[in-house]
Amino acid sequence: MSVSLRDVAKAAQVSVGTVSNVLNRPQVVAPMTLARVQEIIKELGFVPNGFARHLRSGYSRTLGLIVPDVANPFFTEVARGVEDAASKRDYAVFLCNSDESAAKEDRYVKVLIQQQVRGVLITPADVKADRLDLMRERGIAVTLLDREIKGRKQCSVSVDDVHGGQIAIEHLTGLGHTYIAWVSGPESIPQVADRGAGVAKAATVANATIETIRVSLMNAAKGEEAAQRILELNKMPTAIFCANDLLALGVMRVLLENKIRIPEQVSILGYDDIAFAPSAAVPLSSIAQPSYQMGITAADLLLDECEDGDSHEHQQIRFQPQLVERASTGKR
Amino acid sequence: MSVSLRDVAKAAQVSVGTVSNVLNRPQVVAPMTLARVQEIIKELGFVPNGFARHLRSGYSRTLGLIVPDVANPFFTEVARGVEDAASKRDYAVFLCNSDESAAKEDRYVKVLIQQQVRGVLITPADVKADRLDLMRERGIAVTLLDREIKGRKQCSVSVDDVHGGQIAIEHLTGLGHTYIAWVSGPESIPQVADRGAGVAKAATVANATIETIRVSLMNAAKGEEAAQRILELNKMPTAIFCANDLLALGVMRVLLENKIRIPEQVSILGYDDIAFAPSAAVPLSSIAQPSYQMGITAADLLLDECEDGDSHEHQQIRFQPQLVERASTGKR
DNA sequence: GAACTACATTGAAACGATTCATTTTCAATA
DNA sequence: TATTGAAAATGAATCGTTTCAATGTAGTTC
Repeated sequence: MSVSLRDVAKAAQVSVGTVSNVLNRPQVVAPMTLARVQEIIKELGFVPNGFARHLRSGYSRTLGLIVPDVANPFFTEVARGVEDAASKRDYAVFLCNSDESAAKEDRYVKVLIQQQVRGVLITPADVKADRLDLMRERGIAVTLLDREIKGRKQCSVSVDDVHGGQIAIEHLTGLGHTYIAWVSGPESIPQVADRGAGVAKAATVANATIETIRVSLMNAAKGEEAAQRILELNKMPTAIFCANDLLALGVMRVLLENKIRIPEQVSILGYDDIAFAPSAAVPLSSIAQPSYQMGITAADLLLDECEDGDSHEHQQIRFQPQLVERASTGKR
Repeated sequence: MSVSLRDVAKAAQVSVGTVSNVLNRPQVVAPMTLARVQEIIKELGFVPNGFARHLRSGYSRTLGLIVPDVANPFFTEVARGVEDAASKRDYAVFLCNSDESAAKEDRYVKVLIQQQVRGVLITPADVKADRLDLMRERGIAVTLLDREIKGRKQCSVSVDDVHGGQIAIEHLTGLGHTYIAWVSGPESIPQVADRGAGVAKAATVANATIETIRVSLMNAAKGEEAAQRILELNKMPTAIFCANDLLALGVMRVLLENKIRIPEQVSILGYDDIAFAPSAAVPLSSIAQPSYQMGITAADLLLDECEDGDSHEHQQIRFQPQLVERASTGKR
């Protein structure tokens, strides 16, 4: 059915070894032979069998990428970065969606081991790291994405979320706000906890008061719920900082519906700077994470580890988030 | 380094053939042996090498999914459906992002052939179908996603976009609108062209006038641009139908900024019903496509073809879009 | 023209599973 | 006890590559 290397060898009247060399070490093949074999490869439409190829060599040219939610724009951007970087180095990427579930994650780890991926980029659903060890034992390189596990010997690419929370509050206090609502997600998500820590830290320094509103999910609907709760507060905050943009957009909708002017009466600040943020009803100020860049960096780090082997030194790279100021935040 | 089937055989004091049977045909193995071997497999943490496994058998348990844009919520949902359906049948999915570029698509096709995927789900970037033949020649099943190519013998799952455009306009004319702006994307995208055809058809029937505004990309920023152009028209339409939700959100923003009340003065209708639509400044009416369900269906169709082989009959499944009415559309 | 190089090419072994024709085992039956 | 046959287990061949030691072939030097 499929054209094999053996068929090519026969057609070109050379040995299988030579054809293999044409594919993998063209410089050792005589120019004329090279040309002839390449000609025949094209003619027959030969594509090497990845299985057989890497069965022998022991290494595949595939990576795994396990994210908690593909639908989240942050991870979609990261994935694009990973794909682009991998493509450039001729690797293919298995994209897996763990849905924040440890069980699904386990399943994927197994699948990836079975597919003999060379390395894995993962945003682990929980801190238990058995899965990671399982892979590393098998010689699969692991790089942590958007999460760090202390004391572990591995590469990681993350964002300084504490700092993110901090600059958010600094921005708001800088505008004169002293009573600020912090719409936070589940504390179990490390990013959320970190942003919260940054909020607390900056509030103490600036001597501002923080009202924490905790919601169970981080989507626009929950943002609306949060806004309702804010409206019921005894005293209305003059600024609202949300743990992500979707929450912020939900909050914004309810406030606008209640004829509250933004930013004149209340400032709103989001987090993630999703593509839609500039097009919100009132263009949303947000804390941006360099998601695409993170994907590129993480993939490059992982591939360096795969290819350098022992000489590789693990690196913890930490990106700094940045404030993107738009119309939704203003002076008190 | 890695535990092989041979190691398991040695540890369990059986032949490699028996271990293979434990994995693939447990019913032919004596219960006691079965238990002992399974025990050892677990103990050693043995995971079969996918390469070697399918090198012999000729078939892998992986699918490819090539979409034009992972960041597009429609495709993210489709991808989730595909993944879930594939998981259920113990297949893994390679997710590839062609970025609407034929060149990238070619690259991925090659990668997928190399990875020996069993089948491919694809939304082809253009109508030229050489790529598809290339795969089919190699015994890789192909199912078309969100696109149909006439006269081709293959499965496909698509949405009736003509009908989508039609029900959109019917909804608006039903509300009394007779002068409607149609914010359309590049005519080269079949979906856009089809929706436009539906628009024209329904407009003729209802005797409504359509003002077409064409933009080069389908994002919120281009929606704002379109809104500007609408504001400059001699006569203001009373309703605006946009080729997708992002455009609609952009349009909405500019209109609100210009103090135009929605839907009292102008109705806005989107397409895709993205997750954020209900949380827009004015909750957005939209035409919903059953994206997740399409993913599930497409994957099942493809896997049926893979596993049934010759007895398989190609099917063209066409989903019907549905109107989701929210606050952004109202009586004239 | 013999002795060396350097370069090109060869072909068999190996990778780790599956497959299948054989062989072994053992209980039931004559 | 001998015979039979079904069930269980075996292990060599196989898949399509890569790898590498061995071999072949010019070209250069003394």
